[in-house]
Amino acid sequence: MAKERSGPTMADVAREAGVALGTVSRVVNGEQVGEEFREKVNAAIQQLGYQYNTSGRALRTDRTNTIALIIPNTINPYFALLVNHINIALEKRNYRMMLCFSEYDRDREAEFIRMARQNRVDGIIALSYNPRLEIPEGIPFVTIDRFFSSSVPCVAADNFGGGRLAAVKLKELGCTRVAFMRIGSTITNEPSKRRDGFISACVELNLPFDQIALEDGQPYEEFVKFLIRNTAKGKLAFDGLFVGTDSLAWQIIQTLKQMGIRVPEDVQVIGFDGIRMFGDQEPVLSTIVQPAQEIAETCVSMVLSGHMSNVPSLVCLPVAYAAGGTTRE
Amino acid sequence: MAKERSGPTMADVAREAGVALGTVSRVVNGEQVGEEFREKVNAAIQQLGYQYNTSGRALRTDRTNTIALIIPNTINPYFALLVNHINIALEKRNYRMMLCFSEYDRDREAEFIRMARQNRVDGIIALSYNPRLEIPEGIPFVTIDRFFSSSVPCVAADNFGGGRLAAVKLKELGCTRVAFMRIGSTITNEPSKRRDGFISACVELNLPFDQIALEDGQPYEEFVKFLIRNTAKGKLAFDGLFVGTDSLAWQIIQTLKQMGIRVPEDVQVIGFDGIRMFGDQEPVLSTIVQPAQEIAETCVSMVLSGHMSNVPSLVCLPVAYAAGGTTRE
DNA sequence: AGGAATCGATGAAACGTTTCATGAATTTCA
DNA sequence: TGAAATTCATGAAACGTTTCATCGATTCCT
Repeated sequence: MAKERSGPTMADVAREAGVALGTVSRVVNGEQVGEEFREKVNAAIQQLGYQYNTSGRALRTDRTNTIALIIPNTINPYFALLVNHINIALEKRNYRMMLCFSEYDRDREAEFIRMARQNRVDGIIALSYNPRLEIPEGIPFVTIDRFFSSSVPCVAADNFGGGRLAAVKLKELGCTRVAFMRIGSTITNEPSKRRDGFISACVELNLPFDQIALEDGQPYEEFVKFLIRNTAKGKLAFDGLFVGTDSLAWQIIQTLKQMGIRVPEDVQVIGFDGIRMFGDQEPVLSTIVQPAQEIAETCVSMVLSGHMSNVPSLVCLPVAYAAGGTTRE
Repeated sequence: MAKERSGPTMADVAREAGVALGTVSRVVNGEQVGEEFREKVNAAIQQLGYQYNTSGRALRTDRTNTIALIIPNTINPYFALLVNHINIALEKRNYRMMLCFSEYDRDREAEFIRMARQNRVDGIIALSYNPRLEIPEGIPFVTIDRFFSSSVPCVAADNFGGGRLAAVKLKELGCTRVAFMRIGSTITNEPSKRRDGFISACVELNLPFDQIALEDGQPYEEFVKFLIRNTAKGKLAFDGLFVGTDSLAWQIIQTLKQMGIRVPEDVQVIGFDGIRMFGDQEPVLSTIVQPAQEIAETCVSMVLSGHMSNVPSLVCLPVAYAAGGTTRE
C-alpha cells in the first residue's frame, strides 16, 4: 500500500552538509544565509538530488499554492480558452490549478467546494450559472460572469457594451430588422446584459428587433420553431441576428443552412465569446470577443490578493468586434 | 503571512466525541469501528463541521491522490477534449489533476516533471512531441501518442489503421489522385504512422499519391507553395487530401478557399482527430475520429495501476471515420 | 471455571517542513 | 578595551494525519 520511500529530506541534506535543519530550510526558501553555509547546502542538495516536499510545507504553513477552478467543462472552446489562460497566469505566480468540471451540475459544484476545502486550496475561481451557489467562508473566492454580492468579487467582460456593439455593427452592415437569441432566460447574470445592451442600442438606433430566450431545459427545437415562424417564402423576417454565445450561434447557423437560408447573404450573424477555431487569425463566426486573457489575469491576481481590503466587487473588461465569415464585409 | 487558523482537526473531533485520535482516523477512512464509536465520532464531525486535511494525510502516506497531466495547451480542441475526459476519469476514482501546459517547450516539460516530483504526484500522463523527454524514475508514467520504450507504457489511437481508413474512404468517394500533408517530419512518433498507413493503402488500392511533410520550424508557407505548385488553371493536381490533424486541415482549407479552390467540390479533405466544433453531431471536417474518452480512461487506469507487473507497453485503440462537410456524400 | 484467543480502542511515534526562542560569534560604539 | 548591539546558525516544537504496538475487555474452548 505505502509507496516506496521517497527521496532525501532536509534532514538528510543537513547531515550531508554538516549544518542544522533550519539552515537548509532557509537556503531552500532563499532567505538570508551566510555565503559558506549556502554553498555547503547547495552542494549537498546537488549531491543528493534533493527535491523538497510540498506536503510537509503545506501542512506546516497551511498554504498549498493551489487554486481551484470550477468551470463546466473544456469542450466548449471558450471555457477551454479560459482554462488555458488561467493556468498560465497561475503558473507564472508559481501556483498550481485544481481543475473541477461542474458539468453545469450544482451538486457537483457543492462537492467541489467541499473538496477544495479539504485540499486547503488558497482560493477558488468559479464560473457557474448556479444561482444558489454557496460561497464558502474563509476562502478567497472570485467568480466569472456571475455577480453574487458585493462581498464576492466578480470578473466579467463588458457584456452590456458587447450587446450594444453587436447592434451597432449589424446596423452598419446594413441590417434593417434584427433578432436576438439566447439560452437560459431564468437566471440573471452578467451575460444576460448582452441582451439588455443589444436592445438598448436597437431602440436608440431605431432598429426593429425580435427576441427569443429559451428557459432552462427547453429544447433547441424551440429555436427551430421560432426560425420557421419567422420565415416566409424561404426568407427570414430579419436580416441580422445576434446570438448570446458563439456555441449557440454555430448551431443556429447549421440549422439555417438546412433551411436553405444562406449566411451571410440572407442573414448576417454575430455571436459572442470570440472563439477562434484553431487559433485562427480570423474567427469563423463574426463575434464579440471577450478578453479571455485579461479575464484570466484579473481573476488570478484578485483571488491571490486574498481577502484584501479594497478589491472591487465587479471588474468589467472591454470587448471588441471581430469580423468572421458570417457577416458581409 | 500565515493563513488564519483553519478548521477543526481530528484531535478536536476526538475530544468532542470522547474517543481516541486513532479512532477518528479509522471512522473517517471507513475502517472497521464499533457502532457506538462510529456514531459518536460522526456526530462530533457534524457538530464541528470537520473537513479532513489532505496535506497531513499526504505527508504521512506519501500519496497525494493527484496525477500530473503534461499537454501542450487547451487551445487545440483535441487537447481540450483529452483534458476533459482525463479529468473526469480521474475524478471518478477520487483523484485530482495537476495540469501542466508545455506549450511544446521541452524546458517547460522538464520543469514540470521536477515540479510533479516535488508535489509527490502519484503518476504522470504526458502528451509530448519531445523526442528527448526524460522519463523520471520511480513515478508511474504513461504517454499518449509517443512510444519511448517498452518500460514506458504508451496509449495511442490506431494511427496506422486511421491512415489506411482515410485512403480507403477517399477512394470510395471517387478520388483518383490524392495527397498527404503533415507537420513535424523530424520526430517519429505514433502519429507518424498516419502517413505510413495512408501510403500503404494507397499503394494497395492503386491510388496515386503525393505528400509533403514540414520539418520542425518550417513555416506554413511551405504548404502554400506546395499547393500552388500543384495547381494549374485553378485546378489542383489531386482531388483528395488527407491531413495529419484537423487543426492543420482547417488551415489548409482556409488557404484553398482563398485560392478559389472549392471544398469538397474540387478537392475532398479528410482530417484526423475528430474535432466537433461545439459538441456538434456532425464534425465540420470529415475526419478520422480518435476515441478520446477511451484514450483517457486507458491512460488513467494504467497510470493508477502503478508500476504493476504486466502493463502492456503499447495500447492501440480503434478509430472511426466521421463524415463532415469536406467530403461529398 | 479458567486460560487462550479474539476483538477493537488507545496513545504515541513518525512523516518533512517552517518557525521561534536560544545562544554563540562577531561588530559597533564610547 | 569592554559592554552593548547585531548577526546568524542551532535545535526543538508544531502542523494533522496514519499506523503500530499495547492492552483491556470480551468471547471461545475444554
